[in-house]
Amino acid sequence: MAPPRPQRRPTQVDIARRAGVSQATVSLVLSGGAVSDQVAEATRQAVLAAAAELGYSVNIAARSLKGGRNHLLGLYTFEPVFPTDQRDFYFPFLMGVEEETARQGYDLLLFSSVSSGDRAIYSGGVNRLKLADGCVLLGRNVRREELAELVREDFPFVFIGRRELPGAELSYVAADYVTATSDLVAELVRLGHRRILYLREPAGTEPTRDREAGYRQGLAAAGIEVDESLIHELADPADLSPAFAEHWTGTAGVTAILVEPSEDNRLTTALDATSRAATMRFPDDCSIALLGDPPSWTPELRDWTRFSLPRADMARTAVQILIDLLGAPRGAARQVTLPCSFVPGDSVGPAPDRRWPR
Amino acid sequence: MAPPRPQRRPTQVDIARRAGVSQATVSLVLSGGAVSDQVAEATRQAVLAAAAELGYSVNIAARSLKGGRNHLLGLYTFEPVFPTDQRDFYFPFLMGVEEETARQGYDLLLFSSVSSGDRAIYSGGVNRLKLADGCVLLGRNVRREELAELVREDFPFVFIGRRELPGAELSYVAADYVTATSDLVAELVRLGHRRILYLREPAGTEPTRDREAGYRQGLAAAGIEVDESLIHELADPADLSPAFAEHWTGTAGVTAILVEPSEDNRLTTALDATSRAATMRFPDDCSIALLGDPPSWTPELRDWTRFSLPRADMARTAVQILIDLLGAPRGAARQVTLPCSFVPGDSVGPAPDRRWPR
DNA sequence: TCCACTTCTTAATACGTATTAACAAGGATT
DNA sequence: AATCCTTGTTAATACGTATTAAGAAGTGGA
Repeated sequence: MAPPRPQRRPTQVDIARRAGVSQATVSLVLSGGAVSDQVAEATRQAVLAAAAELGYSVNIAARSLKGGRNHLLGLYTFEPVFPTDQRDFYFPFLMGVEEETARQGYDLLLFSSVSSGDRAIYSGGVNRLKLADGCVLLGRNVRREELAELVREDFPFVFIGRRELPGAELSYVAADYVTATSDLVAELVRLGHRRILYLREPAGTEPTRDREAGYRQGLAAAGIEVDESLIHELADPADLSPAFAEHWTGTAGVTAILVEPSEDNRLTTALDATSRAATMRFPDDCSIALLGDPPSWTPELRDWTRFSLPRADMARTAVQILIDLLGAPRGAARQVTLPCSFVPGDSVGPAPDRRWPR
Repeated sequence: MAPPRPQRRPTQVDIARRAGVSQATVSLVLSGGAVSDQVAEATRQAVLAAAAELGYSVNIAARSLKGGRNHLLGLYTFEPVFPTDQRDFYFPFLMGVEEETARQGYDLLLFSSVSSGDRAIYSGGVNRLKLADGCVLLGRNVRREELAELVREDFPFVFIGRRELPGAELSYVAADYVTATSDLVAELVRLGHRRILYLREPAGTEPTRDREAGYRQGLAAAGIEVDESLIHELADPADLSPAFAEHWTGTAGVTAILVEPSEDNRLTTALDATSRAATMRFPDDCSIALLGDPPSWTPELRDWTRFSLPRADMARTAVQILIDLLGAPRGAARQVTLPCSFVPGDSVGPAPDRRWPR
């Protein structure tokens, strides 16, 4: 009858006993460090044999306890990830992070647990993120106080998306909204548009501010003075109706519209409805382009002209930076900006008055 | 000027020093075990305050070395998650796991790191999963030896999908392929089909075996004897051409085909091509149904009749079971089977000879 | 006054590994 | 014969936490 299998996994002590050496020797042989070759060949063989017989495997917890690092990276999102609404928004980021994390030989810790109704980083005054060696942050509704606290603690983290914090240097990987928007403006100008309406989100977050900067920069490059009345805050994207567009093309002489996609489907729904209406046709009566990706989870009726964020790239880069940061001196911060890609689409055309130039 | 923060992460000893108590008391307060409420309220507050000030967070390695719980659940997939190919296959599982994990107040550890080219659980003999309290497993190319080792170690895990291991009881959450396939057969019989071709995957994994069982069960329930020649192994799903279908409808009198979707897009590509061909029309000349979800990442030309796995449900249930298991005695195993849902689609119709019954 | 009892806190220890300093045993050099 | 290397091995310790048994301080009863 076979001896009852040991309840406990074999440890280096077990091997040592069996091979007639000390635990220290076993460790030297098995972890094969720099000092490993000072072990006599006969001893080494005995240890390896004993290890094989017992089916030894190192205890990862003990090892990382000794070393201080867990070989874990965290991913924290300020909003829940799982609602289907957000699925297509978060997925590329998630995949990018997981891919690069794996490539770098780390495991990924998804911080998702809900503590007392919210998803705070600091729950009970304790920083949950610290389970990981460092953390990638993601999300729109950032809680600045928590960010500030993270900085104060000098915890290594990288934000996906540009984030500013007064009095602190944050590390982030951002999309170049400024250039992308500016280029889009240049393209419209090239097509003869002069009066371009910019529909801005009311909340002045970094991405919105960047887009506005790009808008101004694009016009400036084309030598067009900014008409402040053409920068309009659109509280509810659903307001973007045919009547709304007609108002601007009529009284204000607008020939093109730039609009920021909302995080929900309100904008694309409104656009789809608008483009189905007969009174106003895109791009014939008016060109329209999106300053970013629309949430793609709704079947799209048409291929909107827009620019697209390099999400997977941003995510991968964030992980790389984070790993750099782990080895960097305290307080170091790095910022990277990646270019967006232009998606021609079918909602932009020549300005109406130039359509038949000859 | 603020004093330079210590390089080292604060430990319970640091908190103890600051709060004027012992490390043991700190542990009692922070880990909040059963004995936690015997700590005086004043002491508790002092400890919590000190912990907050120092930015304490538990050292996961130390805790799991000690044998305590980390409030971490793991998710291990036998294939990499990130290739876009698999995206729609894995996503619902991933989301379900993350949702339920969060709801239960756990964090989720994604085991993704690649060590020496493969994604082994035991890499270099190390069981990486052990950092988590328990683990949800997922994937097709299961490495049985590793599963066996996990069982031997008595590590709590739940498989998504039915898995068998000789000589061991595994915990899993499976889709009821048997009933779903049987019901599909019954539906075909109801529509007058008598000779139903079953295209089986060559590899005899559990899902395939279950589908075959359902096929036989459905026919038996209808009082139809199984013609073994109608159970055909389809090595390459791309072989499913119009000529192939015609062969069966012609010489073998087949009026309906059941086929297992492949994990890649070969099958749906072949089907799309076939349904575009003029020589053979579905469901007019022959009905066809899929025994599961096709990978949906390819734009589908039509809505295939099929059944669909309750993926998110399976994932959530797996997490629940896993948490049960954490409190259960060693060796306990639980199996749950969830029903699939029927998707009518448009590729199944009455058997040809009954189409105009009067 | 002494003892029993409750309430709170802590000393001590175990977990498994990696590392350092020390040590033993020869062999070679003075 | 004393000293100094060299080579191989080990004792001791640190890492940070959870847990248990024991101790201290206080309360109440006889």
